[in-house]
Amino acid sequence: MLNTANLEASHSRPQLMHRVPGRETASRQAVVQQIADMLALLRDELAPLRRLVHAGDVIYHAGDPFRNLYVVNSGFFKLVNLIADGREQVVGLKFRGDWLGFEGIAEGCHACDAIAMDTGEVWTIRYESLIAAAAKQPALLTVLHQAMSRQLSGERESLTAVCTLTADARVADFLRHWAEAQAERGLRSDQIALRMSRAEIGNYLGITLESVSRALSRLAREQVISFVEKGRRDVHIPNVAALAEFVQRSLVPPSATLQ
Amino acid sequence: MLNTANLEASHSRPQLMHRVPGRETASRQAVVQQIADMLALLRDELAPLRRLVHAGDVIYHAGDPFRNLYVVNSGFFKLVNLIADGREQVVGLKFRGDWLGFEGIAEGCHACDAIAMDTGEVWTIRYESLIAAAAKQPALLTVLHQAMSRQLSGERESLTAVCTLTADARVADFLRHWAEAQAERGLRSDQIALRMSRAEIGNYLGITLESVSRALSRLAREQVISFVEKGRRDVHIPNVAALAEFVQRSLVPPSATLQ
DNA sequence: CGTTCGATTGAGGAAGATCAATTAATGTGG
DNA sequence: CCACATTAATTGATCTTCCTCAATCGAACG
Repeated sequence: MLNTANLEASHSRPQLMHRVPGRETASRQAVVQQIADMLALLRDELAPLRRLVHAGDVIYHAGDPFRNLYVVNSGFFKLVNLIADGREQVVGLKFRGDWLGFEGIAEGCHACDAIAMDTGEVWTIRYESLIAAAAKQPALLTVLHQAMSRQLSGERESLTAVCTLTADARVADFLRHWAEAQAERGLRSDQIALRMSRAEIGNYLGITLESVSRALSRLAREQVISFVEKGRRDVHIPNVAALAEFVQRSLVPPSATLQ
Repeated sequence: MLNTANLEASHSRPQLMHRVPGRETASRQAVVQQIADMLALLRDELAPLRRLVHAGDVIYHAGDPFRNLYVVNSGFFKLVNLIADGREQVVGLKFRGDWLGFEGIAEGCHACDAIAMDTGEVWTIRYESLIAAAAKQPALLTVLHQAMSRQLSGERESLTAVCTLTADARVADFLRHWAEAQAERGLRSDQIALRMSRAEIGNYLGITLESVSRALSRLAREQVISFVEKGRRDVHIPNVAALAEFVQRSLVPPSATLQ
């Protein structure tokens, strides 16, 4: 099993956010709107270059000089960290409304590859122009900082997941996140087209492709997911909450079920 | 062993940055200066509230409304992510020049605890004031964005380490990072006072406290580190490069040593 | 000086990596 | 459109790593 994060037993605290189903839907609509508003703002204030991309297209490479940030309008993208010694790691997946390229600001060159995983559209935003425009339109700064902040939180959640969840739970959590991401963007969350190989998913989650495959098979066997038609790329998720339950179940080392 | 990040064998590329020892020292001095300049800028432009803290002091809690950012002047701090279901995860360690609180910007409240691990000083910076002051002094915006960017990169490196390194290598890499962090801040890098329990280190690295202990014992046995005096809290690092070598060695699954 | 907490070390077991074989999907040229 | 070649996914068997449990040791503190 995993290390169960027992820093201090006394440190535990009641749950932070107690989500009410109704509110969830409400806030989700708000998020959809928020993304649309942000994109409208960027379009109006900066008239960014719009670029159509296809699976495999490179937005930028590690080592490229930093000049632009990019915002996803449609499609989805992976960020791949490259370490000098040959290790490579998918460190993020980005959807509509997400920004690409923040890592480049500090060092003046990009630290990872950004690659399209599907047909889509990215907007190119010159960093200098953005800062200049923000002087007159402070809302630009707000959306920029929110996006950076959100990305930081997301990265930390990933780290927490990798450190505290079993392989099965990670896969379940991954699917849950993906479904949530789609819902927050106004897309259907009951069905997702992964368009990633098992190897890529495994790399992202820090497990092998075989473990991903086994986890998916187990989830299907337990009716938490099912595969759409022939081919096991598209996943049907009848009930997102069931995925969260599965994660919880994998978390508790049997027993403690009653009591 | 771990999953060895073989997304595509053909994808491998020659090492990105080829560090020359001389330049390393030069750029390190530059980093020291950079941090000092940033702190001077913040002091001059914002006259931040300076707060002395001791081990255990809380800078902010998860759930607290977001209003301020904090900059570490001295000491060091941990960031602890709290998940509703009881999992908790050390997601970052912050030293002089690092900022705390970025995660709060997006949602309007902090998403983790920030806790002092030693005596030190943090500067409180009201986010609103910072943005206002940045209108007249653009350098403030630059340092803010660089700090956020750097933090994002760091988070991704952590994720990569957790996903690709063995338990022993993670501990070695952790020590190496710490030593580097001290060097970049003008402190001695041949000796580090952890002031973290094995449990905390393990939590941060996604392994158990026993694995941390065993890894440290192994590193000591192989002369890569040694313990200072009685007590195994302070670690002596005769040669930082040896730590990097140890990480590399753990990376390659035997064989391939020659050829 | 005993108590307590943290660290170390050992033994056993479980999760997951590795190796290998099979099957399914995809692509290619005839 | 089909036979073949190629690549991705699944599943099983084995082995390694690391987690779990437990005992011991050391340091710190009242």
